Amino acid sequence: MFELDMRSRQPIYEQLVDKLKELIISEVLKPDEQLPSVRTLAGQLTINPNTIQKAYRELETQGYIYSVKGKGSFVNPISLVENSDKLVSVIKELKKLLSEAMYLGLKPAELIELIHDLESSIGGGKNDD
Amino acid sequence: MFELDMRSRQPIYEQLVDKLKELIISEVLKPDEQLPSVRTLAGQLTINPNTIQKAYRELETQGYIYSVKGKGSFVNPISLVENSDKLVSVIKELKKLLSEAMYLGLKPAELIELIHDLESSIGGGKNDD
DNA sequence: CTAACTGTACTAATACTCGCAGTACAGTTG
DNA sequence: CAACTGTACTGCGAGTATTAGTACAGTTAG
Repeated sequence: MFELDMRSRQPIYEQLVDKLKELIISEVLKPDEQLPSVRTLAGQLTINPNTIQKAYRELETQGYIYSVKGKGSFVNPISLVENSDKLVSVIKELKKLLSEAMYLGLKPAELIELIHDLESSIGGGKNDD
Repeated sequence: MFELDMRSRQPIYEQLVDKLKELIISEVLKPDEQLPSVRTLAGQLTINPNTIQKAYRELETQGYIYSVKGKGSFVNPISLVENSDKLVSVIKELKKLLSEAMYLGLKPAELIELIHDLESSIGGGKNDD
C-alpha cells in the first residue's frame, strides 16, 4: 500500500499519518471507504499493529477518519468544515510559513500559481457550495 | 524581551527561534543590529545560556543571523535570496499546508486576502528588485 | 597584558519519544 | 461460539532531545 522509510528520523506512525492524509485529501481513499485493519496493515508492512493503531488514532483525532469497534476504520465523509478549530490553527501555521516564504523571496505571483495548481488537483471532484 | 512558556511541549530554544525569526522578518530587529549576548538574554529569561546559544546556532544555520566570536550575534542583512534551498523546502511545506487548508474549506479568495495582508506588513519597507 | 565581555565546544544527567511485544478487553458479524 | 474488528494497558530497549555545567577561544577597553 505504501512505502515506509525505516531509517528516516520521521517516526513510522507519522509517515503513515502523512501518507494516509494525502490519500484522503486527494480522494484516492473515498469517503466512508474502509481502511485496512490495524492487524492486516501491520502484517503487510511488517510492523507492529500498535504502530498502525497510533497512526489511526492520530488521524481520528484530527478528524480524517472514524473508527468503530468491531467494524473497522473508515474515511470520514463529513469531517472538515465542522473542525473550524483546525482550520484556524492551520491558517495560523500558513501565515507563519507564508511570511517566511515571502521573506525568502517568494513572489505573490508565484504564490498564486501554487494555489491554482492545488485548486485544479483538489477541487477537481469536489462540491461547490 | 519575550515571554516563554516553560510548560509548553515546544522546546524553549525552538520558541526562541520562532520569536526571533518573527522579529527579524518583521524588521523589528534591523539588519546588522546586535542581538543580546547569550548570557545577557539567558539572565533576563532565567534560563541556561546554552539554550540561547542553541537557538542562535539554529538561526545562524538558517541564515537569519551571523555570529562572531568575541563580538556578538547580529541580524543577517544579506541572507535570504541566497538560500534558495530553503525557499524550496519552505514551499514544499507550504504546498502541503495549503492543500490541507483548502481541503478544510479555505476559499482561494480568503487565501488571497491573507497574502495581501502579509504583503503590506512585510513588503512595506523592502527592496523592489 | 589583564579584565570583562563576546561566542563556542564538550560532557553529562535527565526526560522523553518511538517502536515493539504481549496481553486483555470489547463490539460486530456469521 | 468463532473470527474478525478496534482499543487499552503494561513494560522494555534504544535512541534522541533538552537543558545544565564547565571550560575554552576571540575581541575590546584599560
